[in-house]
Amino acid sequence: MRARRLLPSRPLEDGSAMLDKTYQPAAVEAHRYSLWERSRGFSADPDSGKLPYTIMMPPPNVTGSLHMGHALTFALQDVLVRYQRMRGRDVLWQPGTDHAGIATEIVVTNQLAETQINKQQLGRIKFVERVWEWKTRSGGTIIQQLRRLGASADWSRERFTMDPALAVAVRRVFVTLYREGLVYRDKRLVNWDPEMHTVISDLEVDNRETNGTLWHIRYPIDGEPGRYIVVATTRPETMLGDTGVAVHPEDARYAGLVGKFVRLPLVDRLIPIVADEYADPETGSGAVKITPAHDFNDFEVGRRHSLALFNVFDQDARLNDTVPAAYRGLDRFDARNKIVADLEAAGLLDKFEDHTLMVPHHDRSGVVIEPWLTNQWYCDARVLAAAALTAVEDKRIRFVPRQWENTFFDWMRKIQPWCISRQLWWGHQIPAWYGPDGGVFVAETEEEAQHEATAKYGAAVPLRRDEDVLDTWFSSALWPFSTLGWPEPTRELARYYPTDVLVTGFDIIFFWVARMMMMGLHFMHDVPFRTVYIHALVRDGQGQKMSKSRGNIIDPLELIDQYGCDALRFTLAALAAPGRDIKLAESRVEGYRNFVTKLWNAARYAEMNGCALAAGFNPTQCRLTVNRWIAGTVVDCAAAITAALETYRFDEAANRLYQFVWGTFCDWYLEFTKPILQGDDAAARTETQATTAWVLGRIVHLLHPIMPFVTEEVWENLAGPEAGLLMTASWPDFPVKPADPAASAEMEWVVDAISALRGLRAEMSVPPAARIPLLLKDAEPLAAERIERHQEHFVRLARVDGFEPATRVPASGVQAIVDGATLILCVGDVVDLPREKARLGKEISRLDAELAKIAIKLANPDFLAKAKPEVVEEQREREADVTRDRDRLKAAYERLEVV
RNA sequence: GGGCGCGUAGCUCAGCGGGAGAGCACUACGUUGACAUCGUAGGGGUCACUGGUUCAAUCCCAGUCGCGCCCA
Repeated sequence: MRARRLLPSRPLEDGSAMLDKTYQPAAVEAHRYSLWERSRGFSADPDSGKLPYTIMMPPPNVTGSLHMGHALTFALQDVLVRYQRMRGRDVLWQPGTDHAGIATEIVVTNQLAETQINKQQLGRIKFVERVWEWKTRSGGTIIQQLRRLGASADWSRERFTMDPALAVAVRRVFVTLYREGLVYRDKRLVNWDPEMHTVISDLEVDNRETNGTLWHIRYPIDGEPGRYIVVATTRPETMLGDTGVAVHPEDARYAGLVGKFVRLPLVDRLIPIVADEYADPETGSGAVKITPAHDFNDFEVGRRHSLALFNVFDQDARLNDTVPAAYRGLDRFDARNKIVADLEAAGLLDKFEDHTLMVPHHDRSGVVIEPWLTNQWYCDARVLAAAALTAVEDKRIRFVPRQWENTFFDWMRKIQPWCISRQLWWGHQIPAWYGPDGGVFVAETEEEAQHEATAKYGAAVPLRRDEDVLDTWFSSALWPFSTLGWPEPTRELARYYPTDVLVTGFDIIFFWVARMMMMGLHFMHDVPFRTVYIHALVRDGQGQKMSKSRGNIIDPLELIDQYGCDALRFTLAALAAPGRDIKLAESRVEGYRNFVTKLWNAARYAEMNGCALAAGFNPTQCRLTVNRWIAGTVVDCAAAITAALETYRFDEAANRLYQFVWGTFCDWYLEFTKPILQGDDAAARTETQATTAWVLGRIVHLLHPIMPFVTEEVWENLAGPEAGLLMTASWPDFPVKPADPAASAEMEWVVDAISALRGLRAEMSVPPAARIPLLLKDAEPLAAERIERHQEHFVRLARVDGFEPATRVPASGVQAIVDGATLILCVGDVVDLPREKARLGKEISRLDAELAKIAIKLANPDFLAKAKPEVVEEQREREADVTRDRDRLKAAYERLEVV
């Protein structure tokens, strides 16, 4: 390990260090991160007298690895957290992972499959041991990757949803809700994964558009030989479980049939024809078969008409023993083929046609979901949702951007019972025990359950524990308080709950955000967070969703390797405009890598010119206009960044910083001050050195939340190790504003004038190196003073060769109009007349057009009468300004006509 | 079918009632001792369309067209 090379600075002969010529992110980041972590600067400090600021990190799956979505969400959280730390808050960014029941069980089951063992052979206890082993060995990947991203979470408090302490919280919540009647067992139709043999929640169902077939089947009317009613279905195999046929009550075609029975083909069961609005007269034949035990809509129809429930599938989605012998044991898709063939043979297949339909798939396993009737544990989400709804309605919880509140309301108002049991082994096993007669005892421990059972039965009886585990989201819902020690009344709980903001994507609002609200309000009697910031989805440069199958995944770690962490973070922040997805093009990251380099080189330049922080430096005491000006712009910039971060406008903060650092500080201030730093005026030089260092210091403070690495590196070099870490430095705050409007106006004028002269030169094809004389005509006193004072800047940046007043325009002159003066560049003995006339002509017509628009407004009596006075005044001023400029240009043009 | 959002420079996007903006890309020129991962200058837009409100509309309202997402 060549440790020396990892350091960004190289030693000088005098023993001090000088910044390298280019910034090497890879060399800096690992080293810098470990210094931060060792400094304990990431840790919350409950003993500090500071105001706490808390963000619960949405725990990524323990099986996960860092993708671009993670990079975005955690980068934004880190920006907030670093900003608040600098603002003097006691920051707790609570990290951890969740146990991801199904995902993890799939991973370990697949590993087992390679050794030819299945779960059942291994047994529950050994299997769970295997999962823990796996978790210890490879479960922490994403946590390590988060460090590469610069995440400043309090790792000393890392939690896992299966930690023993969190398990206590889970059991306490389950038992409490059970005793309150908010957790109960029920037999309902569920989404069943027939391969994994577990129920999943509605939210885990991925409805995929699929090309299928709509089969039209004739169901013979009972007692009317030769008469049929045709039903249309995409799932003919479920007909074995039909217990009714529905038609629309106003469908005249079938009015006479309601109340009659059909004889179900292949099964020979009599089932009724009922009238129900669920039947859509427009779809298929208008008559629909009803299979209440295998379709959610049919379940409702069946309940309305008291139709029987006929479960025809087993847990593998094979036909069970309730169906005719010929079909028993058939897989659902094989059964479909056989049934269609048999119906056709019987002459009962009316027709079939191509049809696109939505087929439910398990979003994790990809298996086609089977609606199936089982006993499960449910949570009464409707009751719990009420408090969460009120909290948002009352603005105790605020969504940013606001529009997500609608999405939240829509879902919460039609919320269904939450199925919380899962037929898995990896997870929190449900604390419920069954007696010999099936009586259930729900308790936090087996002893307690046993105690209750003994009391009930009058004697000790053997109890059997419920084999199911809880939905992973059940434990995640407790995260904002279980991680803080609940149910113990810890000081962390008192201090850090409610948390300040939750940062996440919209796809997680229902899974997690809503459920944290329900549980937090129920058990903590307060909201879990005051603000929910919802960020966008990261897409590729073409706007496509990133996915493995599309092959358009951009790996954040690769981008970090290539461009550095700061560049990636800055890119994500700059693109994080509210309410819009992020189209991430690599060229953007490259561009912001260049920005990092720019900052680095500015710091290097400052160092080379002896710009060091001066003790007791006070920007309001600056004497030089240029320094007074830059100090004012820093203050404005800081205020803008603060405002942007306070309102979650990461994009505004990033863009404003970019503009300031590159467009103002580097492009103008550093150029303006070069002559001073190299000049003989010691006082001016000293002041400018101190100001440059001060501004650079403010810049790295303001940039630090977004670009932590390079700024920390620059800060160390600028302030020295004794100054302490930038990470824990104070956010720039300016109680006394050094803003100086006169200095700003003056320097902005100089910038405009130099820009105008540069434009002239380029347009007249003056060789870049040529120094040419500048004349000043029609100058108002202020303009003359300014150009006198800043002569050096004009010489250097516009490459003019001195200046002098003039009353006439020489033949060699071309002109530019600035506020309060006409600038004349003597470009040569012979000015290219046609070219200069064309240039002036174009400019004149542009101003004329503008003037015409203003004139129309000012000639409009309604405008004068109804517009705000200051607007009218503004237009009058514009008219005067533009007219003056136009007239001067016109005079110049006419002079050329004469020549 | 219901809901949400989006159509602004070649691309990615800010702006959102009174002067069309940024970054990238493009073009020309440039080795001035911080930086070629750079500098200077430049070209490029009936702000999707049609109506309405207003003294004034890219901005507000309605409709149309196109695109995306969520829910049925």
